[in-house]
Amino acid sequence: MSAEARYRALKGMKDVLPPDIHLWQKIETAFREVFGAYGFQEIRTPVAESTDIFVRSIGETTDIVEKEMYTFEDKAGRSLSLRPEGTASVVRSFVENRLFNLPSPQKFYYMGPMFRYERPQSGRYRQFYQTGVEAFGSPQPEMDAEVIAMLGRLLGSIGLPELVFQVNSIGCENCRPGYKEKLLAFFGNRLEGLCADCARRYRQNPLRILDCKVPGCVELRQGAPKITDHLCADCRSHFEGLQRLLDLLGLSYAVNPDMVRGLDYYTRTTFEVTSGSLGAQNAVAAGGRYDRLVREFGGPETPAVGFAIGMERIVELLHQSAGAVVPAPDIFIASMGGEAGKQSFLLAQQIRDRGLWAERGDPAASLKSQMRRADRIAARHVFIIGEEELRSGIVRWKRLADSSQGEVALSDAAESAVRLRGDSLSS
RNA sequence: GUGGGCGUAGCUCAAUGGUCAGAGUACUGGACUGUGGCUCCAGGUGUUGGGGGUUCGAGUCCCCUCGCCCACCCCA
Repeated sequence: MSAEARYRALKGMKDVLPPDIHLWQKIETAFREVFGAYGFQEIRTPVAESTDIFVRSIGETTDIVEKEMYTFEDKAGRSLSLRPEGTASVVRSFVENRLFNLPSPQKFYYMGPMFRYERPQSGRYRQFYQTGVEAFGSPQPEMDAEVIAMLGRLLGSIGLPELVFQVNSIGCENCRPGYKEKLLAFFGNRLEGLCADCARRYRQNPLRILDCKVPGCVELRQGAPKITDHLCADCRSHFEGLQRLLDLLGLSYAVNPDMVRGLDYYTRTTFEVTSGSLGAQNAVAAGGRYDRLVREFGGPETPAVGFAIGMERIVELLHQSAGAVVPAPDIFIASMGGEAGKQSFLLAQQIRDRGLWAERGDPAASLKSQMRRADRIAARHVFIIGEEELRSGIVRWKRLADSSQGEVALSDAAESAVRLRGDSLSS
């Protein structure tokens, strides 16, 4: 690379530049509107927390905590970590600020960067952005359904309707241990057939064997006990209730008993949205219920459910379906000579005072090159000020789309700019 | 952490081990002395990612290194 590129962004971290940034802003605006309709309010928490907050919530033996966190000591020797996900911080804040004293349920959303020290690949970054929600206080399946429905609305609001929703229930502290036993028993006498990774999973997190991609393991797990057949009565009725509500809303989804979550804190409902056109990292959004986490953080027994959307991944999907809308100036002012340049400078200010986007050409450059530049940046209209115009106190205008031209008084040019834009918007 | 692919102009890419590393595009100017797009003409740009080695000679072959990409793992 050239000599100027001595300083680079860190591995797995990217600049978001125009025109991409317009896509991001469009998504964020659409999302905020949907959040408003569902009564979710924004919450902003710090990007760093005490390390133990993440260890406690995500789970000591998860990959995230064991090897993917950006952990460091501050100058006082405290162990801090950059947040690898959003839920832990929001739960910490919920408890610390005693938000459980406010009317229940309390519903929050956040948008912001997360950090995981992983090997980057398509759709996976070390700093990545998540938009997530957390709804506290309701144990009812209605809240699960509401949150899932909102996720569908969010994705639909930006033109991504045709995605696959999968739901599952992974039970609770009453029924999951028993199921785990059955699973261990099932794979216990099939250990030789499992891949090396699954042999490890057998000891660390046997549920993970269920979504291994190795053909031999896929084969071998046929007939393995399904979590959905081993739920306790409460979990089963919750899960069935959720499905009835999703049906009521007309949402299409698939029950996938093999869908497992990577974080320890989930209970009962889990769900995931995937896309077929994203490569290996195909999860667009994922979430679930976590009824014990608030209690573990020292708050009162408070059921909760939430999800997070991977922003880079939906940006990628939107990229595939449509190009970004690049904003363009309303008026480009071309001028020739010193006095005309001065008038163009003043006129640009007057136009901007009216809320329009005005750009100026270089008065020392030829009109031709100024016109070319106006065309390149897709300006809708060009104002031309030269010697002739100054003498007669006028400004020529030209609409680039159809080459129509006219002239207006210099003193009225700023107001004319407003009218011209109105005309081109309505036509 | 493991495996594979790729690094040549701002961008997209050429160049059987052999002169001075090229083309398109973009940019600037001109043809059109004050009017964009289309066409034509002219102009500049490179530590061939970096370092070492083989060779009379390396963008090309070998080794090391850095970076990017993809996959595994894991996950949004």
